[in-house]
Amino acid sequence: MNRRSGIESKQRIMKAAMDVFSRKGYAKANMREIAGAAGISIGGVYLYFRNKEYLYKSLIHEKMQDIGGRTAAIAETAQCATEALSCFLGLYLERALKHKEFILLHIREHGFTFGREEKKRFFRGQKKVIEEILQVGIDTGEFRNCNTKNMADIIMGSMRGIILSIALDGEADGTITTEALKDFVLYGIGKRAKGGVP
Amino acid sequence: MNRRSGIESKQRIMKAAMDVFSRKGYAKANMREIAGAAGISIGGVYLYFRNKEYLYKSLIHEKMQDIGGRTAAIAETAQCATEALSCFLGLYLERALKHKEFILLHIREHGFTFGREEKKRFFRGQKKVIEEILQVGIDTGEFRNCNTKNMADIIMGSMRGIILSIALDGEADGTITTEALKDFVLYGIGKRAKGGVP
Amino acid sequence: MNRRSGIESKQRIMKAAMDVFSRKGYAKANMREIAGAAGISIGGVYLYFRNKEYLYKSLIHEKMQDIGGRTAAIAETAQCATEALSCFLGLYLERALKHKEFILLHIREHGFTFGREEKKRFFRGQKKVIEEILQVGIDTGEFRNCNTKNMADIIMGSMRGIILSIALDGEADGTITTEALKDFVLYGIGKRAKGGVP
Amino acid sequence: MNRRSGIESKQRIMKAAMDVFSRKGYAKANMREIAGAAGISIGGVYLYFRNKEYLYKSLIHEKMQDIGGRTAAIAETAQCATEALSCFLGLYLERALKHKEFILLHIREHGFTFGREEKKRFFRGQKKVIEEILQVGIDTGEFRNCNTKNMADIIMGSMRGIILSIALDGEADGTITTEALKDFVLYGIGKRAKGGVP
DNA sequence: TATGAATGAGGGTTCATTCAT
DNA sequence: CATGAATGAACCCTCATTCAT
Repeated sequence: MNRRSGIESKQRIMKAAMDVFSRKGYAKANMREIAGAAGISIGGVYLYFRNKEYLYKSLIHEKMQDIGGRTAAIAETAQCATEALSCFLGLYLERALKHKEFILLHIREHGFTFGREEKKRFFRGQKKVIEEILQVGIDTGEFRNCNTKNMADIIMGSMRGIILSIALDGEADGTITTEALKDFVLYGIGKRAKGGVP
Repeated sequence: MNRRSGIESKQRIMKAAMDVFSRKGYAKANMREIAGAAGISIGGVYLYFRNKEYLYKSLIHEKMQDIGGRTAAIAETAQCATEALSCFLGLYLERALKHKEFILLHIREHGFTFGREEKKRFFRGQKKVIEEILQVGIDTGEFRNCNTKNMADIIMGSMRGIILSIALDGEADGTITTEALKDFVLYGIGKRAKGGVP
Repeated sequence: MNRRSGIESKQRIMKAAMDVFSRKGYAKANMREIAGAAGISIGGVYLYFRNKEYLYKSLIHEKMQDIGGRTAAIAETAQCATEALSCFLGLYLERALKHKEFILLHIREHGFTFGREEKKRFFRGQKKVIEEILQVGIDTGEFRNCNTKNMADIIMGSMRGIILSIALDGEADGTITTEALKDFVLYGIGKRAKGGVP
Repeated sequence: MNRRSGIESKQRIMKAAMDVFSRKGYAKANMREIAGAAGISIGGVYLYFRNKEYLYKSLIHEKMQDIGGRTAAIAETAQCATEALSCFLGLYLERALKHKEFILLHIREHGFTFGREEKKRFFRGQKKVIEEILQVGIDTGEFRNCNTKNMADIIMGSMRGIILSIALDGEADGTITTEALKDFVLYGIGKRAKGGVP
């Protein structure tokens, strides 16, 4: 019997669960495999997580906390709206490469009965951050006038989709650079002097 | 025994399946529920679809056919690149509202073992359409110069994400207009004379 | 719609059923396949046979009648016991090649809940025939003295087994001749002048 | 929860399966009943046997191993061919009474898609043993000259059939003695001094 | 803290049988 | 006579969860 500290076991399980859930989706993931991947017995898993649903929710919660905190920080440290937005996009992209699996799981299981509210809250929070950046940008004259809520929806949606593409297909992986993305969000594809304001 | 034509039964089942699959995801959807929703017995479903996987694939296939054909047509009938892109985006958005459930299912189950290739092929096809529109636009001077493949990835990703947002959250529903979206894709959020080309 | 006389349809079904039952066994045989093989609809089968069990029993009954009658006749027409026994064995062997499928089915499904009694009656009848032949042979001095009931069991069993071997394995097919078999039953394998009686 | 050692559970299941399979045949046997007879839950059965087919094959395999080893031993320990053959027959008969159910199952399901090869191999092995005994007997002058392969087919078939009769009908049970059987195989039913060679 | 045998509800699928046409 | 869509009970199997050790 391999004795380990409770905390270590718990973390091993969460790591294994993240892996299995993201590969198979919630419904097809099974506790035996998770336990196996964590190098623990089935019963052991239930020592730390009362059931499958709770294990899943713990995972989502942890990641949300982690990511949410970092984006909030961006808004506060950036010098100007353009930079803030750029940072935000960059952070998201970086995440796409680092937390692929979470993003994937997150999207696949979004429609789930449980954890739904927390997810919505998370996204509303993220959108709020964008809205604020946009408002500042409009106020400082960096961005053109627009319905911030509306545009935040579009930008947030775009980010989600691009990350989804990267995570799912692995096709665009490495191709979509922060720079290109920032450029697209700032100026679209219409012709004009880059960065210039007519 | 409720008598119906074979074709009607088949369509009822596909409709019900679309509904259940998109609400629950493939793994959690169950044939009993689909049968119930279609107003048919379990055995009846198997009369038309040899198994769950096949039923699912039939669904995906049918929608792909339907959507794929329409986007290809756009590229051919549009007068200019700007209009073509605009139409493309518009069609996608329209779809988001009309085929919400399909889009949802499509994205949720993208990582699936089966049907994966057809889905990739579909997306590659869609991206090709965008790439061509972009190339034409660059050639005619409507769009600024860019890596078309790269940009097609971004645009396609954005569309996927925005539609996902609409389908999942129902929040942005009705808010994101074709006009706003087109505007975003063409000019981004950077300040400049709307629609103007310097 | 292919109109046929009732009798013809019934025979086509029985033939098809014989084929399918013997290939798959009762439990794995299915009515759809039988109907298909008979070139009739499922409903059509039920027009002639009230259910699967009844169809099966009809089959067994028909064959039993056919075979039983022929063996009884042998006993009456033979000149002496040796010849009678020889004929009996020959008839059985011939059957093994001609009605392979029936024999097979018959044995495989012997333990069945239904039709069991008729089968037992059939075998008892066959054994009676052998017993009588044996008794005659003993009386005429052709056979050595033995417990006829006992020996009939052994002979009948041997026949069953040999036929089973032929039907199942197809291995001994053609190898086991009536002559060799008769020889074995009459004289065993112990050394002595062939056919000689000390 | 009824605690038992894994090995005990496995054996209980095999015993129950043997019982149910032999009574109903493979197709009609159902896992629930087997589980019930073994005093275990359905899931429990699948803990030890990956599926119904595998459970069945395990059964066949185990018995084959058991029986095959014993007959091979006979050939080696017997003093003369007559004794060897006698032992072989005796062993088979003993088996008919002890392993009735296996024999039954074995024969009923002989035609099965799976396990077929192992069964054929088993029978070929058994026949080889008989052939060898016969050859020795012919060489030592105990048996009369004959095609050993041919005769082995006959003897093996006879044994199968006799055992089948005992297993199925239960009629001849106890009646057919090893002695009578040996007598039959050695001398047939033709009249002559018992055991004598003219 | 850890184990893994055991449970049993529930899901996919088959197929004998019915009945409106 | 004949059809074949429809039914639903019953089967095989999986897997979240429990609990004696």
